[in-house]
Amino acid sequence: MEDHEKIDKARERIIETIAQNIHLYGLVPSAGRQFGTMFFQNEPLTLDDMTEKLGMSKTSMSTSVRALSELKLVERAWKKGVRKDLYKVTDDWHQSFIDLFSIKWQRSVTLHTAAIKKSLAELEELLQNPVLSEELREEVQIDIDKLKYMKDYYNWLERLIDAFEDQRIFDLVPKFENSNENTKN
Amino acid sequence: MEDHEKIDKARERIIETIAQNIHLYGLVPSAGRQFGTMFFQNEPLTLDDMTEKLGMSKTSMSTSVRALSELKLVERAWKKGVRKDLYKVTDDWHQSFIDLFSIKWQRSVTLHTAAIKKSLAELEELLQNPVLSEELREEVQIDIDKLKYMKDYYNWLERLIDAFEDQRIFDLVPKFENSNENTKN
DNA sequence: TTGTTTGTACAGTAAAAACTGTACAATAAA
DNA sequence: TTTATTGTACAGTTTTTACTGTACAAACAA
Repeated sequence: MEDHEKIDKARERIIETIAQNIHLYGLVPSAGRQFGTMFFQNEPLTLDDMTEKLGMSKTSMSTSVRALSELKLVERAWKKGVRKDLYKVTDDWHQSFIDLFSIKWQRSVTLHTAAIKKSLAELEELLQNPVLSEELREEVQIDIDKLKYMKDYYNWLERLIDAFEDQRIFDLVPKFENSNENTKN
Repeated sequence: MEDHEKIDKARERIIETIAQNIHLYGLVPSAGRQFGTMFFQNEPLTLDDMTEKLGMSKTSMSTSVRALSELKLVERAWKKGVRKDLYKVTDDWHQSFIDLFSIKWQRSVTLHTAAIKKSLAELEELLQNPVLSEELREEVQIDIDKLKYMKDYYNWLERLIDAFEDQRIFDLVPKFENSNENTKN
């Protein structure tokens, strides 16, 4: 095998692994391949570069690079004299993980918290009704307890997101093993 | 509005919110609706119960309840005299979150770690070749550095998963706010 | 101004995933 | 044993999602 083929093979293995795991980011394999391809490129790429390297339409490249950007997996880059948009892989992967975690779960927490609050208020209100049958009153109380449990859980999730966002997670799990320098970078 | 309709409305809001967020678990809305429906039921449900309540085929109920089980969101339940399989929502949601986190990411870490190890070995081997051109040697070295970066990152992710699995995450983010009793439950 | 280039909206098509109904194996009941 | 019930494999259908090609608006160049 020719030497550069060996390099390519080593890269391909990594790229395929990324492609097969990118669903964890809510993306499809081709977006993972795109990310992986950019990762092994030492220069930022244009949409046309990606079209060529991946053999896919420019429209696809445009939409998936946007998806990758929204998850902060890639970012815009600049190079003087180049008019086209340039993109490169974000270089702090720990931060990318945190961003992903935050983006994905924060929305869920917000939506759930709002829904819980509203339903809880309606049920509490229902409980005020003096002519409510004992049977229904009991059913309502059970639901209220369930919603309160959910509320506590989502409150925990919110605080968990905070612990990632403000980097406290690195106090618990330092970036490098057996390292006290977890404030670095 | 009739009283029980009010209860149903409060429940529906929560169920729909779950359905719209369950994609975070890699599941489709209907599985979320199934989960939500089970959550507000005070008795474990059979597949036939679910078929009736959700108006979907039994086959669908079977496959999605399995998906829910694999993520430990629901579990089998037993009730004497009932021959059919019974399922109920897992009651420790913090633990469910940890299980999800663990199941989803551990696989990714394992696959990536193996791929990185293999590619790294191939590239190191390539570097041994004494007649390798200076240009290629440099290219290989850059890739090796990138793979080492990935290796560190996935090592961190592995330790992060461990911190969730062995409950140390609750030291950083207690289940209840301002609580020192984070070892409880 | 007019002519190019670039990124994306949009409509249509291809591919994938969700869902259903049938058929059947496994288990329990008679 | 036979009969009934239950869960799921599998094939087919419907629905959804991914992807492509065209058309065009925005930004730049001349």
